[in-house]
Amino acid sequence: MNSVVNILPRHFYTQPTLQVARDLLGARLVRVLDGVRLAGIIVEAEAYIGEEDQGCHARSGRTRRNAVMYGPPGHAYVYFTYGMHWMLNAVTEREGFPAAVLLRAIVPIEGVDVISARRQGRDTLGPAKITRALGIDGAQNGLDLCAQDSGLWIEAGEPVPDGAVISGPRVGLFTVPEPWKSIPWRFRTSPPSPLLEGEGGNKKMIK
DNA sequence: AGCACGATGCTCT
DNA sequence: GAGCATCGTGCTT
Repeated sequence: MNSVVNILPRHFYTQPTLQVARDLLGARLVRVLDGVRLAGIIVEAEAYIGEEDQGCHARSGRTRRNAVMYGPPGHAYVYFTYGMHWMLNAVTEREGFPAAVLLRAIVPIEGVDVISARRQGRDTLGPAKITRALGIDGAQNGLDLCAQDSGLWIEAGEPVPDGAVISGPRVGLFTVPEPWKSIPWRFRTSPPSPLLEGEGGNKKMIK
């Protein structure tokens, strides 16, 4: 099995951000760390779309922090928040239009021992938990997710049927005005998803 | 099982 | 100087 052919291509990320966010469910986030391949199935993601979106970092226009979102699609937008957490996004849509998908949760499937150790046995359901588990920080900001040499990319996985997708409001937008605060741009796989079978027998795969 | 809160530092006004 | 696209702990039901 040649992993190269499975890397999601640039044109995947040029699609509307909502479609990218939804279709990233079931895809495989891959990180090569110290020569070891770590991977997890994406089970939760959120869309942030343009300067109009008052929940999006681009709501006040381009700044040094959010510049990558204005760049070409298929790149990693990694930013720091809450004094200690790194967040990983995939930039979407055309160059010049600021939009991205925040990756919020994965279920580990490769390098599970390493991931578990990096998480001290805790789960990987949460945006900062992903970056901690996979060794992602500001050094990866701007990386090309369509290139293999970046050590960070996303591969096609088992598609998740519509019946297994739940949508709802994005998380943590406390001071964001409506309709942005409640607009259902968060997507996750529903707990009974066949994707999650056989993974350690955990009772609760989604918080 | 569900809050409440402290940690901790970068970014932008 | 305020505000974070959060997490883990600890305390309360």
